[in-house]
Amino acid sequence: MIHTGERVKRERWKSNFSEWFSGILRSADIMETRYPVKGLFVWLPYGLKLRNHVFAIMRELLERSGHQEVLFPQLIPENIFKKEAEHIRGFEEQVYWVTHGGKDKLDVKLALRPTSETSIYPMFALWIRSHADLPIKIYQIVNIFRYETKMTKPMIRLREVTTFKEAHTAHAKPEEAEAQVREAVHIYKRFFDELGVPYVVTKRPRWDTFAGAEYSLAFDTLAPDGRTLQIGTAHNLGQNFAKVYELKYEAPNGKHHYVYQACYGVSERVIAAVMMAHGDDVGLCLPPNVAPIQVVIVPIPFKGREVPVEQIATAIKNELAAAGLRVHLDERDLRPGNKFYYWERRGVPLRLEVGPEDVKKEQVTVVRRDTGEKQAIAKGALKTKVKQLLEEITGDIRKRAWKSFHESVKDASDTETIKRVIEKRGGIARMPWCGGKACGKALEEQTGGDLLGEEFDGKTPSGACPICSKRAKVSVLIARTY
RNA sequence: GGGGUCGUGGGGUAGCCUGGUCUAUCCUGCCGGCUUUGGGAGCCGGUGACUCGAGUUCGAAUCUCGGCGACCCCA
Repeated sequence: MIHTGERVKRERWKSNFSEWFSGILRSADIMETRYPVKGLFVWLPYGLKLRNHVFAIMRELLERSGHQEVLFPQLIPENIFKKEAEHIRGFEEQVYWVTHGGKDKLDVKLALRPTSETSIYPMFALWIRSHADLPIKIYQIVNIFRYETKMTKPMIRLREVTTFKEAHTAHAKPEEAEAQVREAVHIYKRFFDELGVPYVVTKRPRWDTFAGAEYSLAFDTLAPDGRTLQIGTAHNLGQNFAKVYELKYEAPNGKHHYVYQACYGVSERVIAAVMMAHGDDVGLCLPPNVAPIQVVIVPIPFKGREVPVEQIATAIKNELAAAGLRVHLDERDLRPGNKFYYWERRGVPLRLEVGPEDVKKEQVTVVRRDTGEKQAIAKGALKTKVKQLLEEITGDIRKRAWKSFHESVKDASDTETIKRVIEKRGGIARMPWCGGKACGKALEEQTGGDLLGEEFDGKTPSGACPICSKRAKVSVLIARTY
């Protein structure tokens, strides 16, 4: 219980994550999950605010690094969509098609974009003339459709991903595309760090590379149930799409060359990652920078003394709002204890209580959502202290999330150990690997896990591949995945 | 891809096997009133449901088939 000043337990959060997650979506007013079409869900006002704050951080990071926002149509004509053969092989099972306009059958079917390479790159062909047009760095935040046949889950496996940030770039030189992938990784690290969401970066094995890419890097975080969740990807596309969509530029010497490309994406899965990273059995604990409400004020009125309490609460609200904080005064006619649980479920990082005792002593009682710690603060110091506490919470929940993440990544040198690591409530196993596909597949089969890929910028391991016993080339990460 | 379980007010459920006073139980939520307010108070009143379609039957929440949806296991 929070009122004892102790941290809230994380038993249900861990042992029954699925139930915890769907329960909290409703009880914290994040999403309505009863929309009558499989895999489609409704963002509620509070959840949407959270989503918007999260993606505002992404926008800021992209704009600061020279990306420009665009907005492309959602429909892609079949003939253009199907140009890149490998890309299509990767997606055709998952595409929704628009086949009719009213009662008329369309001459050319229209795909509801499952991702936007094939709608964006034909336009690149029109825009790219000379080397001076390069690089192009654009992004959009849009919905995409994928016909998922497996079990769907809000935010995690959707038929309509409502929130998909995809960036697409074109460059003159291969090393520029390579550098762009690195920049994407850098941006995503900053992004997830801002949210306190821990991650590993891996280079996906060749058989799990994005359809049409040279190679794919991916960010994975860990759900409380020990399974990994892919929360970001960055692909080096080389010239694969450039050759299909005729993306050529004229070099200073008058020669024409295909461009080199990168693309990288993050979806609303990141919201699930934020929720799970900092949640507990009571509910959410949102990072202050994305919390729709950063500070909630709960007045504690006593009969006959309501007036001063309410006046002071309102004054505090105005003071904090003027200081740029998202603050809410809960004036509902409910008992305080009820309100405490209500706002804790919704993850509001700081709660202020103003009661008769506080009025008498010219103080405010402040309670941290993450630790339950309760303290009295002199009214004069409130603004400064609140800001300071919010920063402390940001840092502390990030550290705490990383700590539990690190505890879940374990070294292994044989398949039995891997199995133990990734089994129930497990985590991620780190393994030496020869890099061969046959061994990779065998590892997956023998352990029941999925190969995330080789650690990006990881050290060369000293051990041997557990399957073929050859000297390992890379460290590979294995886990059960979402 | 294969197999299984399930669907009752806003949420969680009882009832179903053995069809009939089911006018559908309880908890919670929500609305109104009284009262209370430093960790989910209490009392009174109110609101609100058998997933959809077809079938069997005198009669279906209950039995059969199908759709839609949810969840679980295996590959």
